[in-house]
Parts: sequence; C-alpha cells; structure tokens
Amino acid sequence: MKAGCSIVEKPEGGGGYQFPDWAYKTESSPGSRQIQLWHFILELLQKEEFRHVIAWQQGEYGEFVIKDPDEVARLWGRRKCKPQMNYDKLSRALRYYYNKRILHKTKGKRFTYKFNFNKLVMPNYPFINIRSSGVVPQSAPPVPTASSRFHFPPLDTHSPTSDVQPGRFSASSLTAGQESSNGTERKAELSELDDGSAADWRRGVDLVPSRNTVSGGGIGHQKRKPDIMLPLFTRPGMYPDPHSPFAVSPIPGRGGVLNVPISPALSLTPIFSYSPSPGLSPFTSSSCFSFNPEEMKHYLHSQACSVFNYHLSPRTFPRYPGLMVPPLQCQMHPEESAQFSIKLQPPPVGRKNRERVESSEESSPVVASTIAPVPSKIKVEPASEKDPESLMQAAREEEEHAQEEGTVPRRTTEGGKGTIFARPTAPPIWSTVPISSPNEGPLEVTEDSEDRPCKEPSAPEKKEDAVMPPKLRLKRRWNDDPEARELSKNGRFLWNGSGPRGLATAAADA
DNA sequence: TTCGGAATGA
DNA sequence: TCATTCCGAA
Repeated sequence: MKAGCSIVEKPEGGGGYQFPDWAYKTESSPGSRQIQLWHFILELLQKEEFRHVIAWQQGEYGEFVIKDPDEVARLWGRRKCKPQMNYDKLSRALRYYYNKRILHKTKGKRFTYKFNFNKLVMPNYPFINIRSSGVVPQSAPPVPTASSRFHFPPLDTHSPTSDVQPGRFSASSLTAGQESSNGTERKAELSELDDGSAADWRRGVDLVPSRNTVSGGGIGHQKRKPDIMLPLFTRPGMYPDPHSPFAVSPIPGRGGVLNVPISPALSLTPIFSYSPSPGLSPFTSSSCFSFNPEEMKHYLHSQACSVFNYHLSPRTFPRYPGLMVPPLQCQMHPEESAQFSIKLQPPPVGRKNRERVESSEESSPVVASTIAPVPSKIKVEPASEKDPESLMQAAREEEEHAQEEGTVPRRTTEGGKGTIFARPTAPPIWSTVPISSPNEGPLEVTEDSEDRPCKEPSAPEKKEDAVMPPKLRLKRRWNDDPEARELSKNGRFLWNGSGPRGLATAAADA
C-alpha cells in the first residue's frame, strides 16, 4: 500500500493487533508487507465496529457476510488508496482467492464468503512443534479472535519457516496465558486448518494422514479394515466470539475435536490435518510432535474420533490399514451426545444420505463408520437426483473437505460410470513417504507448496493436481463430485485405493 | 449477483 | 503476485 494510505492500517478503532509477517506478502514482494484483501477482511471481521458492514455468519464456520458491500469496498479502497474501488472490483479480488483456496463463495447467499483458514494458516504453521507446551502441533494458526488478537503460542525456535518467527506477532498478540503456553486452544485452530492447505503442507510432509485420510481409514476399502474405535473428545470452549471461525466451540466441555463454534455446517472442518485440540487430543502428554508410534496412534485415534463424532468426511480420516487405534475413553455417552446435539457436518437430510446413513449407522455408529462396509462400488446418483438442499448443504459442508482433500484423487469419478470411487488401485508410491523425520517435512511446507511440483515422492494425486490447472482442480473438487462429498460425509469412506500407506506403515513400523 | 478472462499496474 | 479495472456471460 502506499505509505500514506494506511488510513485503515488498523481498522478504524485499531485493535492494536497486527497480522504476523507471513500474513503479508512475503513471497512476491518480501518487503512490501502490503496487506492483502483477506487480511483486511479479517480485520474488519474482528472489529466490532464493522459488524454492520461485515460479520461472521452465524452458524457457519468461517463464513462471513458482507452486509454492506459498498462500505467494505470503500474501506478497502481507502486502505489501498483506491478511491475508485467498489464492490465489483473487490469481489473480483476475492474471487481470485477461490483458486487459492483462501476463500470460497457460499453459493446461494449473497455477499457471503467463507474463509478457508487452513489455507491461510496451515502453510505457515505446519504441523510440527508442540514441544514447549507439549500439546499442540505447531500448525496452530494465529488465532484472531473477537478481541482482535492472535492467540498463538509463543513460537519457539520451531517456526515452520525461518522467516516468520520473530516479530510475527505483536507482543500483545501473544496471549501468554493459557492459550499460548498450554496450547489448549490451539487445537481449536487446528481444526480449521485442515483443508486443501492442510493437504498442501502435508504434501511436503506427507505424514499427516488427512489426505490419506481421505480415503477414509481404510473404511470402505476392501483391503483395509481398520479396527478403530471412535471416542469422543471433549474440550472446553475458550473463545468468546462464536462467530469467529477462530472461536472455539461454545459448548462447554463438548467442543469435540473441533473447537469451533459448533456449527451445523462446519465446513471448514477442522478435521484432521491436525490433530485435535490439545484438550481433546491425546497428544497432551507428548512433549514434541514427532511421528513416533505413540503419538501417531493418538493422532490417528483422534482423527478417527473426529470423523465419527462429527460425521466428518471420511476422506478426512486417515487410513491406516493395519493400525489399530486403541479406544480411548471417549465414547460418547448418551447424555453427552444429547448435550452435544449439534453434529458437525451433519449429513444432509437428503434421501440419499438417509438411505446410506440408516443402513450403515443405524446399528452402531461407531462400528458403522469404522467398519463401514466397504463400498467397493458406490453408485453415484446424478446430481440432478439429489435433493437440492441437501446438496447445497453438503456442498457447503464438504467444500472444505473437498479442498483439503483436494489432493484426493478423483479419478474414480472421472472414470465416468458414476462410480465415485473405484476399486483401489495399486498402492501409491507416495505411500512410502518417509515420515521418519518429523522435523523435515513440515518445516518446509509453504503456502504454495501445492502449486509447486512435488519435491517429494508424494501422492499420485498430488502429481495429478500438479499437472492439473488449479482451476480445474477446484472445479473438480467442488463441482464434479458433490456426491462424493455427500457420500463421504455420511461416513462412507470412499477409498479410491490410492491411499497412502506410508503412515500406517511407518506407524506400524515405528 | 456472480463468475472469470484479459489487460494492466505496482 | 496480488490486485485493479473492464467487461461479457450466466
């Protein structure tokens, strides 16, 4: 921005917070530190005074509504010294975020967009260090809360990227207290991270299962029969602003893995790229995140829990064929479940879902999701058949998943035929990706890792993605397979067969 | 209202 | 790279 144009440098009323360095252009123009539109949007979203102009959408995690487009545009224009700015232009800029997966449009809702925090944060805080507090993976994003601060644990020397650490957060932004040190809330954030970006950073690391997860813990895969118990994690909410995607679940003690405002449609589903929040996560006792069997086990476990407890997309579930995740004492108690009435990403009510859900979840949810019959072939109904509403909802909810899982191969659908996930294909090469060196992978992940050629022998999908134009990728993910989303949402673990085995193997080996 | 191509600027 | 600006199309 032009020097003299920082009228809104700190959005009116300035919260005194600032985005971490990484939040500013770093790659293209290292020195510019010019604020990006999404930063600005976040700023506004965090300011009470702009509530009337732009605000988090209730009930929708990470979703916000521009109540006064013109005003927002005006503010943006001021900030950028572009008096001619208008919503049309601003929205164009926002649309550019679609491809980057930073944002996406909430279809059907005017001026409503949704942040993909994973994309924003993940790359910057890869799932690495949790040592100090021994709690959460470092991937936790700075968490801007209603109070306009970033809740982020003191970065120890471990910042993922060497350039981000120091000065990233204003002193004030670091809540030294509980959050920072105990990383308790980090989890919350973690949850949101998972998404395309998660996949992205993971790509570099390739140790986190999410993408692998996608295929769903082997569920659905003929060859894989993970015997996983899906306990329910609980955790107290911590954030005051339930609207903020950064917020933690308002439900006391029942935050579940996702420390987000329990939204019926938690699309940003913080699922698994990260391990569940500290409170929920078994990681708590580990001093440093590394892929040792123990931790891995916990991690997987928690993910499994997430998938199950929140009906998250199975795709987010890590597949670890032979890995047995010991049941934690987090079985959902009747009362608890009652209390925790809102399920994240509830399956669409559409008949399709109903059918499936009923058939498989009826008896034993846990069993259903974990041992779900392997849908070696799942018939995909034409979109037209679907209940528009459920579709929409599904789409919304799954968008993120789709994105996160963006890496998930879609070949199956491509096959035509209407089968979403074809039978498993030959084991992916990347399955063997070494997860042995926890310190390496994660650290290098960058935001655009996804756009770069895979350096590591990762997933084929990655390659595919790499080759495929971003746009195409997105489209495929978002449009081409709503069914897949829906299906997966219902606990159908659609395993395309190209799932990674590396983790499982590694874990097992370990 | 939303999308996205294209040209252009910084 | 990240917008900004224009604009036609859906």
